[in-house]
Amino acid sequence: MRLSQYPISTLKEVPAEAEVVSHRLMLRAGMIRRLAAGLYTWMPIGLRTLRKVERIIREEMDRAGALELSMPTVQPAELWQESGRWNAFGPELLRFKDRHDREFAYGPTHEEVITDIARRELRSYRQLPVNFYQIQSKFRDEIRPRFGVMRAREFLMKDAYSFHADEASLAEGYRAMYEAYSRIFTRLGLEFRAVQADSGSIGGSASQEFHVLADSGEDAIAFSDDDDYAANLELAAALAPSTPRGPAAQALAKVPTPGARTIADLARSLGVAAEQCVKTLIVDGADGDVVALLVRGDHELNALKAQKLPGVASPLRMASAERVRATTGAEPGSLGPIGFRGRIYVDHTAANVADFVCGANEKDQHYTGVNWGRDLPEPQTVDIRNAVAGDRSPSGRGRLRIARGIEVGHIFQLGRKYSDAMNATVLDEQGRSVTMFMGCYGIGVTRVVAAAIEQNHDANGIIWPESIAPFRVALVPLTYQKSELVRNAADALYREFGDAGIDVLIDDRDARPGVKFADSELLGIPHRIVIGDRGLANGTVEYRHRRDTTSSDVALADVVGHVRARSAG
RNA sequence: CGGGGUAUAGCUCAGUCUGGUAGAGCGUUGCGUUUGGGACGCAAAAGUCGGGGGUUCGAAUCCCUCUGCCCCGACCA
Repeated sequence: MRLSQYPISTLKEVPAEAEVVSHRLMLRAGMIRRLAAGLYTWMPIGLRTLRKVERIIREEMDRAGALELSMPTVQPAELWQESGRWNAFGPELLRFKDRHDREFAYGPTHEEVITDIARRELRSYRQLPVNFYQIQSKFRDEIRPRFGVMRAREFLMKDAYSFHADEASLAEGYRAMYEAYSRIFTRLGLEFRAVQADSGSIGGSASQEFHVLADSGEDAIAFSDDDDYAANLELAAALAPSTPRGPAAQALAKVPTPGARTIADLARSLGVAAEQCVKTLIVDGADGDVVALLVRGDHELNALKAQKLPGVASPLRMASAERVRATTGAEPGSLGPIGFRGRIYVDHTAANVADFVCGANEKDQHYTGVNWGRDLPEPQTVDIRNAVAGDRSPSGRGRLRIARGIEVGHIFQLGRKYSDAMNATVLDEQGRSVTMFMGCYGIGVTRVVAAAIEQNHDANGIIWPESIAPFRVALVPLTYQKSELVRNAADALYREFGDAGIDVLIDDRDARPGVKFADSELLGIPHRIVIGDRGLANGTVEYRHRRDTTSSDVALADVVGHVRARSAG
């Protein structure tokens, strides 16, 4: 492509709306333009990368035996009513009516539509297993779209759905998708990790997320430093301490703690470590009562774990200040288990502390030297905290580390959730009608592009993985308009790369070198070749990989071979 | 949804407090000089000051209202 005929609009200044680096760079490089909150146009240069991501996904899905189809984005309400999600999905589902006053939704996902297809088309177990996929726009009316295409409302998704005669076949299909996903993200040049996950609103049993590791990620993941255990932090088990609790050494004492509202305040004013404190959180119970949840002062409550406990309301809700006052007689900030009337759950680690500090259920008063089994009954211990770095891995090997991740893929074993609700059956060998088992598998295609940038950039711009760069080679002739020597050499190289099937962009603009260098770096093109009179006098041009810090001279005749060699390495 | 912020040229912003009829840089167009890291000079085009209402001789500026956009949001007990 000739840059003189391929207008790009790179920006020196960062548009005010952009917060994260991928969003800033995508705007600056002219890849995307915003239409409205969470809605983006993909400009030509951005679309080239998006299409390359799609192509890799398509090739690997096809290789795994999945069949591509295309379903409508607009879906009738009746299907959603049948599955029960018309009411369950909430305001994320964009609903509207047609001219006949019939209700529709813009698809946020396609379980209903594909299950409808499956129940009409699939009659026999002999047609199974089968896996259908599509790459298509989805719309989710996010509460707060942000970070550009990372959390947009309209986005491109690859969604696949598999159908099986039995559970064993589902497990096998799921494994095949796991492998396909691993190949896809490897080919995309991303550093990723598959982690155990909660199945959330989609439902089902086994589920894993694929995360691109990046500090800006919205999710926290926990993984072992000694084996392949990895889980979303909300799911990662926090094990009980392996050492027994120490003996009680202090006497119980009530101390004034004026103004201390947080554990940090408390630890500071009493001169103790946060680990020596136990914090009491009062949440709504399932039966209109309240429940006390205790975790160690330096730990965080895990809502997902807590809301699964018997007697705790789901989703988890903190009790209102008025209810806290009514049940404990104290202000938030001075709550504790001593004298609390009601159900108490204590995290394993909090139950392991001797001589701890906790609220006294009296304004500005705390207890010190509290001991389980002496000042309080031995508690009912549970896992209700987030795992932290250094915890023993639930796999039994190694210690946990915590990293940030961007969820780019998610695979589920749905089981019969949708096929049951929508009566999707086939006949088995005995001629009996059996409900199909389903799996579903998604990749956020547009999010992958942003995630790739989050993971691959520097102060000058994007550094594309070779496989998804909009162009692989940038030719930068320094005086294309003035020097015939430079122009002929550049044009010859341009043809040579084209003939070799390597995407090449030639910067034939009448611009100063600095402008061309800056643009090629901002755009993140992996291989840059600078063609100038100086080198041509010796029959050479300058080669520089986007990750290099210096250039090297390469003989004109060896340029394509040199790029090929660097691509492989 | 709650809280905070913001809205002025294509982009980034100043001007608002203290009312007097709109500016800068970048970008764009033209001409000239430049040409190995976002050049320089001259000239030019470009704004319903988010919308509506009000106060006033006069409103980007003060008041009311609506809207868009951005950010933050139970771990506090």
